[in-house]
Amino acid sequence: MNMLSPARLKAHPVSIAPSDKKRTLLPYCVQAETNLFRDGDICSGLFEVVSGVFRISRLTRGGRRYVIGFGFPGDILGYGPDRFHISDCDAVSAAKVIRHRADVLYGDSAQLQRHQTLVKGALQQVEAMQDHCMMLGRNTARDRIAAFLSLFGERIGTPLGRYVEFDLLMPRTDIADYLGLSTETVSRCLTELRHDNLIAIENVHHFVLLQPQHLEELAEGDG
Amino acid sequence: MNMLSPARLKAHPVSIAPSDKKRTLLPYCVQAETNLFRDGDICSGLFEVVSGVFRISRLTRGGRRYVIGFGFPGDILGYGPDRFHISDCDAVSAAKVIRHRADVLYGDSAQLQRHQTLVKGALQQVEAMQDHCMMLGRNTARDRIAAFLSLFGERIGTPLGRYVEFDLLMPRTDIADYLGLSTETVSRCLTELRHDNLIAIENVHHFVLLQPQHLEELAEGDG
DNA sequence: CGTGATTTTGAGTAGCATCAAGGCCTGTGG
DNA sequence: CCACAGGCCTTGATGCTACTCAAAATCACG
Repeated sequence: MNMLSPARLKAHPVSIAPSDKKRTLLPYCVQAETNLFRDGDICSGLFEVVSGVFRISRLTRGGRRYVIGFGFPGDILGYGPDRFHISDCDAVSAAKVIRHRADVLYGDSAQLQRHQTLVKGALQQVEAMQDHCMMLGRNTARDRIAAFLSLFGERIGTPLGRYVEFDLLMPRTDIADYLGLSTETVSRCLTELRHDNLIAIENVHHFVLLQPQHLEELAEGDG
Repeated sequence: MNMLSPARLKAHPVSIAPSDKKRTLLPYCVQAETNLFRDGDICSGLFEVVSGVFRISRLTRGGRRYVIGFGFPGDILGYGPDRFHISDCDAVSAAKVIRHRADVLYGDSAQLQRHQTLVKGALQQVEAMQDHCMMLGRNTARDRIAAFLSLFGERIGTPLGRYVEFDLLMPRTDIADYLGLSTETVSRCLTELRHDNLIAIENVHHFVLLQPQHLEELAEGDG
């Protein structure tokens, strides 16, 4: 499932020029679908998300895609085990990022302590991945969708009375590839949650969490 | 499933004294089932595995256990997003570890560059978690078992002609909790692989990989 | 040798993937 | 402005995988 279709590949209009010498710490804009880095690229920088949402994915040898995670404002993306990236990263929507030099992680730079933030980002990512694995290991499709919606509610949602709302500017395929489900199951679970009055969906991409707390509980899986 | 039974809790005979002031970089021994750290503990150190195997796990609120990963010789364990551990870690068998001071990750210590190794360990862990997630997301039970066996073959196996053998000193529950399967399914897949002459099992805990390469291929899942 | 834990095997079932249409939004051209 | 085409999303029917419940077999230990 989810083999790479030509349609899927239309994506990358602009790749960020990695030769940007000045180590600007000013945020700069990227448009939707921009590719921040790809699997195999030299890791020339880490990216701190200022606004927007990024999708981090990897491909299996068979061409199957897996969405490892998402990058939200405040997150730092681009950690690889060595000097090379091991995943692809592109913007789900228009976004702003700050580029940090990565060699503080790998090199001998004496200014490492100035960049404690970057190390911390790596540790946070470890935690995020652990959470993700726990979810994949044991939860039902419904619980996973609830977890996904809770995540986005927390990270990019805006309060609306006791509700939370947000725009999800990505196809259902991304959700499926992130949760390890098929798009059909994603769709089915969403309508199920809608019928249970836990969420409302307008325009296919605009979500309202009607009972955020209840969703959180579902996301826990058991407990 | 896998609720904590009293039997499960017999485990922790000795907890490592975290007040060991001298920052010895000499390896020291721990016996089987020793607890290196627990969820919520202050992160006083990182542990470099010299020999043996460690199990890193987390509990859900409902008391369900999830095995996040394993620590093999060469691995560095104990990364948390902040100054506290977020997982439990205990020795599967007797083992040796080196303790590293963790404050180089969190504090302002100027000697951070001396400890580039530790940062690198965190990045490797990110990669390991990504691999694990990909496996959990998309593979069948059989493929997961193959991946598990391949992992242990690579990390603690000894060559035996064209075979690879190793002792797996952990209950089936650990495998199940790591792969997101039930113990019954683990058992079934193992006998299936045995009947297909991909592995041989003696004494329940001694494994021989008869076709390591074939197992690797299965582990890839697709592709 | 007996007891309790772990592992294996079996039968039945629930949940999700797969295959296959059908509906909805978007953009394009007449 | 309307008709049409191509994605994307949703819904339906079916089958398979792995979980659950249950019991037998093996192992560990006293």
